Amino acid sequence: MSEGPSVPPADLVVALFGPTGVGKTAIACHVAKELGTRVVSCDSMQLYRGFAVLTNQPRAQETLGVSQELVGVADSHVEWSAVEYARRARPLLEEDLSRTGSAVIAGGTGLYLRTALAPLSAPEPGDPELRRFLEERAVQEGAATLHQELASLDPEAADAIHPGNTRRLVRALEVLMSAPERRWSGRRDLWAPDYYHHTLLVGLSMDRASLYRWVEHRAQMMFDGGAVEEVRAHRARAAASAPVGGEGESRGRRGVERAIGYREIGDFLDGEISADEAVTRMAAATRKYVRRQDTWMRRLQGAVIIDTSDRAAEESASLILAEARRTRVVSPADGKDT
RNA sequence: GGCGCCGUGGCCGAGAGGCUGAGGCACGGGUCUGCAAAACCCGAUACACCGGUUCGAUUCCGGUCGGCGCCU
Repeated sequence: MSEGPSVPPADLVVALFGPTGVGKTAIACHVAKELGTRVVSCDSMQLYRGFAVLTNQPRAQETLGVSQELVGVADSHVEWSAVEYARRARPLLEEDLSRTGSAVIAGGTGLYLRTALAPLSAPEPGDPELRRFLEERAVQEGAATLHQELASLDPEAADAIHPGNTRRLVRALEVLMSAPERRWSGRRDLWAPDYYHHTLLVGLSMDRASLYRWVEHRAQMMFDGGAVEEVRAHRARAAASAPVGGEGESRGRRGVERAIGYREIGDFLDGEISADEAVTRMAAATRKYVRRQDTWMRRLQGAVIIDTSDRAAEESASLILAEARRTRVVSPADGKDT
């Protein structure tokens, strides 16, 4: 635990990942406060303005005065992406590093975290019309046709993408068709432990039972605490800006409309399901989400896992800070100690 | 007390004498390269109990227990 005190501290990014409910926000704030820096949020839904409750954005009382970046900054009708997120997040992290020598990023969106911390070969999006065309074909001709087509362009890619996964098929074809010289397959850098900066990756975990208890509670709190109003307001805005009436449903859900609870609350507002049913479904969807996040966390290379089950936020934070101090004395060059 | 109906895995719910033991939800695992709180894939657990008929029963017959309905 105690290290040579005279070694100059190296710049360090502390990255916190974990399922909803483990207490990422509180812990991140403690860590950031201690390091004299701010928290860059890494959450694909908390990005959106006007959904503080639905997306469970950090409340003022829990931030300890630490400023939260990339929370509530996006218009709810704009659709973000991992790469877009990285474009915004990276400069913030760099600013913090050069100003304080540390940066803290925390959130539950695995892919976003990855793009913010490490280079990823993510091709530019293809022509939106091409995408629409492909999506339409998937409906008309079936995904199997697209899969066969992909197989002829890039067999390895076809092999890696399940024939039932229309979304990925469309994406792969979209890239290949707009830049035939490149391959979709062959990239192996998603999980590679290569980072832009010296990075301490922390995975926060908690036993499922506690997490699920919290999830249920949260669903009810959300529903009663204003999420219904947020959805109602957003729908009203969307309806007002829609070109023609009565066709809002056909364009599909995007951006914040994909947040857990948006659909359920919408169904409730339409009188299709009861309030209780809405809350039940929200909780179920959140539990699934927690499982997926756990899966992602298990894949993380070299992450330090901290179990927050029986720990106060301060305690978890100090464990992380201790780890950070330990890490710092190792130079970025040989920072691969696992 | 009598008559009728029912009893399928955590829940809902099909089904048939032996064949992959429908499906949905929930749960668990996994994939993941500009939509990721998304999209997709995979999985375990059953036929209330006891006898009988049969080459073979979860499916047919009898009884027990349990539930529901009706009747005296």
